[in-house]
Amino acid sequence: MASVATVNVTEAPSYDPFERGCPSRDLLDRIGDKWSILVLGALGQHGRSRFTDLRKRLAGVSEKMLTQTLRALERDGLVLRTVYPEVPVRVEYELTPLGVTLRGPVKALTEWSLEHTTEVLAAREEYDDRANRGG
Amino acid sequence: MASVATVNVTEAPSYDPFERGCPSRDLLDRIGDKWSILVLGALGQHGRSRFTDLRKRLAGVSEKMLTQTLRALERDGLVLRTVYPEVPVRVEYELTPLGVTLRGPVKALTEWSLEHTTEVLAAREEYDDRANRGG
DNA sequence: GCAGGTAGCTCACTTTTGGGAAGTAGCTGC
DNA sequence: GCAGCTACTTCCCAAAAGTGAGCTACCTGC
Repeated sequence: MASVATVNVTEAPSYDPFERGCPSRDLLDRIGDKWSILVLGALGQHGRSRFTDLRKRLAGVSEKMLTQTLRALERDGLVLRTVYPEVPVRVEYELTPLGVTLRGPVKALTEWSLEHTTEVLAAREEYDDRANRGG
Repeated sequence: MASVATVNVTEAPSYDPFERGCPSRDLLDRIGDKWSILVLGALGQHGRSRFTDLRKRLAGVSEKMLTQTLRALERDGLVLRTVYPEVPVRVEYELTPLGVTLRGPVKALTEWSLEHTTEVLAAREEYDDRANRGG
């Protein structure tokens, strides 16, 4: 096996998130993750940041989750991790050029949820009301 | 009903997804959900669809997950569910006007993942390689 | 009177996820 | 020579999510 004779990577192979097992679906799932979106958002807004700063900014995230999320984003080439071997070690995270291309979509999603939270909350109340009175 | 005396919905209260327990964070999480994004995408592309059509289109989704996702989206006012009490009952789902406003953000995210899957896959390989050779 | 077709719901079970606490490493200042 | 700092990593356990099969309801056609 292996013997990949003619590799042509100029055009992306046709991925389809609606197909099971498609890597684009995995990717979509990964970046749609709760903490990933917030990390991406925070790094998009504030630029390079240290671990503890991110931790403070994403109120409620556990160390474990933050590390895990950052690792995954680094592995996916979206976040660059730089270690400064100083006295107490310093680590900084920032978006890679690829990560920067995600800023737009993530911002759009975040802003949408900000703008429409009220409406959604109202819709939920109405739905629950209707359910309760047996509508 | 409900005697809503002075409702002023012009300005949204200040929500912040970076705060724990903020409804906008919940909402972000909800719409960032794997199946939610795909359902929203499918309904955005094809318009009103029946349950079984959606099931076929979202390859690999289980009935339970699809029902659950559709219910959540309906509750949030993003999807409209219409039941036609015909011979074998027919149910159709479509985006509400609020759901339509989400089309843009969801499309942006989906297209981003389509366009950048190759790069991310490459980044992953590189990362894993480096890890394996103890980089 | 029973299979067939739609759109679910329910239940038992497995897998995954996430929290919290404790441990690690390397140097520093007292 | 030991606490203290940062940035993790590891472990255990509880909770949540997801799977698959079987059940419901209603009418139809044979």
